[in-house]
Amino acid sequence: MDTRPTSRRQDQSAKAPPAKTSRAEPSRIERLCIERGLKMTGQRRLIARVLSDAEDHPDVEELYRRALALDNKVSVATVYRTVRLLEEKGILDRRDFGGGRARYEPTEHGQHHHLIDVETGRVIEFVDEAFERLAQAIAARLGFSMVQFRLEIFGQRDAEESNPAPPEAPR
Amino acid sequence: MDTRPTSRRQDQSAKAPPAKTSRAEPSRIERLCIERGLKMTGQRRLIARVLSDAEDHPDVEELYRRALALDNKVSVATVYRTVRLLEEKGILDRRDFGGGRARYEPTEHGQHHHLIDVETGRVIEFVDEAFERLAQAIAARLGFSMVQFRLEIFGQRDAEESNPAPPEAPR
DNA sequence: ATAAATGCAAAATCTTTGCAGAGAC
DNA sequence: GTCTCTGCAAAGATTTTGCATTTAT
Repeated sequence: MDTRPTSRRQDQSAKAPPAKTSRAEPSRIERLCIERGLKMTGQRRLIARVLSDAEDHPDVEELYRRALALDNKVSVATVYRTVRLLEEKGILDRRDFGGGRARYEPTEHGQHHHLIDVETGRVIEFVDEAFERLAQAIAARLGFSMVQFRLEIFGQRDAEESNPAPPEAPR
Repeated sequence: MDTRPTSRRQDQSAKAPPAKTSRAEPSRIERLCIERGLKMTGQRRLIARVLSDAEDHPDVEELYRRALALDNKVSVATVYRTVRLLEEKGILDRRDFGGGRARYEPTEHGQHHHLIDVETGRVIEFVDEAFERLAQAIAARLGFSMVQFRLEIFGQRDAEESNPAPPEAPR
């Protein structure tokens, strides 16, 4: 019989960036929401703050956990509904790094891509302009205009290194 | 309220390549299984044939449907177990093109990538050596050895075109 | 003969949704 | 005041699994 780990649940204990509890001014994401005319409820403001503060690629459950930690007034269903809404509005990007759960990050950040450490699951972002040009050229060659592209490199940390940064989401 | 399509089920009516019903010789995938010492049951042989014949990126349910069409002796659970096994053995690659279901294709084919038509969901494969070199260089720069990488370009068909190829899996 | 594979149905996960009450504008 | 949002629990969708039985080697 198969011998994979039984549960798809993963250790999500990792870094939840220190909550900037400056409740006063609107978070960056909140401003974007307002720009697009979204009705700003307490829950949306809360989720917007969590997203604005996040420097990683949290999944819905992790967002929910962080939101609860800030202010215990939100349900998972609302988190799901909100990330979907924000994705539709172009404020969030949904990612799939192979863990079975969708993970989110604010749009923009410029075009960047991901290197996933196959051992720890940690995700490193990087930028490379050459890729974008190349991708655009290929799309054109095939008769398409590039709308978006994603590049994910799965790699193994080189031996000599000594940079035990904590994993973002171990597989 | 949200206005997304209710069901995640998708039209999967598209091309099921003409079944090479030459039951005699083992399919290509079956040979690979044997090479790796897998026990060859009727079901595995069947699934191996479906995979060998496939020229697209079917999901489990589609594989199941095609398998049933050839020979009505397999269950979905076995298809799931088999694709997982073959993925672990490096015979299949699992893909995610954003439809919520994993899709599979035989490994090898050489390093190739995908351009997804955002309107129809059709997937076009392409190769480009420059990408591989670039990806390798980037991994090295970050202190990693590249194990694998995936590149997906989402594009919109240019207007002037007139190539109404049928979608592989419309979103 | 033995260890592994299958089928079935139940369970696990992740995500969406219907509905009644609460809240933003 | 109206129209949207939220919470809850239930339903959906996809994938995994326990167990008794069958099967490949």
